[in-house]
Amino acid sequence: MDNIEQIFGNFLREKGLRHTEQRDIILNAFLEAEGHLSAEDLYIIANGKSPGIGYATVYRTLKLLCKVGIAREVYFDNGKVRYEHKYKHRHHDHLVCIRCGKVIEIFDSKIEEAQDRLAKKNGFIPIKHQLNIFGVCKECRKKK
Amino acid sequence: MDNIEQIFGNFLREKGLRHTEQRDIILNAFLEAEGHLSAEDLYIIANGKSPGIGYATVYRTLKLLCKVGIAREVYFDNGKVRYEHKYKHRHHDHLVCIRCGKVIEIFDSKIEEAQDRLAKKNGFIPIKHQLNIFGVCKECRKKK
DNA sequence: TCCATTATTGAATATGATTATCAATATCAT
DNA sequence: ATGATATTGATAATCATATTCAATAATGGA
Repeated sequence: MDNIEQIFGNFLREKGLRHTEQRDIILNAFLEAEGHLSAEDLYIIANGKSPGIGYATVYRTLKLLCKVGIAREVYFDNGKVRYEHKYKHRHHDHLVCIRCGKVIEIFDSKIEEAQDRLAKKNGFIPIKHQLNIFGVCKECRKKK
Repeated sequence: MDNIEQIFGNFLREKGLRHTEQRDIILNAFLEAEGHLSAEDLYIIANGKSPGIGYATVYRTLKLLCKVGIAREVYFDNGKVRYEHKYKHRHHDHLVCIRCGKVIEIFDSKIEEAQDRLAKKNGFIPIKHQLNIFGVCKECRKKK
């Protein structure tokens, strides 16, 4: 129950879905790549490993991974969805460099608590949130 | 210097752009509508006031409004950009109801400070951020 | 005021990301 | 193995947004 491939396999079986080679390849490509990939990024990796894999399959599999809780969608500033690891990956926020695009994950329990408090104060049941801080990273700050 | 129409007019003159009826109509539609509109929302309003106004003009004008600082882009969860008032409108975050789509603006200086602190701790110069909290609002909680 | 210059418009077309269609193929329970 | 049916990949369809371009309108100057 702690192996992601197994979790995915169980999920497929339970739902009456099929365990295909493509799904495995895409899952592994996703797991190996740390970071915040777009569907295109994943397509390039997966298609590199197994030419023939198409965009459609990548998109479809990405949806499944979100459904099982292995991946999560993230919306940054450019109207393009990115996917990050969710399984055994605590919730976190993002620092995004507007120069080089680097993404750093951050977590601060004070912010988390304050958010819950604010939501409740306004009568909301908080379900999830996304905090992205945009700025210039240390390296880019040095250059010019 | 405190009238938005004037600010927009000055901006156009300075940039050598022209003050057209369409731009006025779209600006006014935007100003009258409180809330967080999509380009489509604005198109419907503007085109209602002056049939003939097309999507292209709405998109182009919205870009100008962002450039002058009258409007600001907001990215929620659905891959669609929304625009909110920026002029004399302090920075704030959002509570978004996942049932009815209602958006409430919130502000909490503790969260703001904590964010700046976090960014700096990681070597970032913070420039802007977006915090969206998704949940179920009071009204939707009651229904069913 | 009329003119000439040139920014702007709207319609149509293009783009980029994502989704749906569908015939051929692969998986899985029997 | 076999049959039922989920899945695949290619392609076409969508959706939001951007671009092109000929016709039109706004501006500054005569």
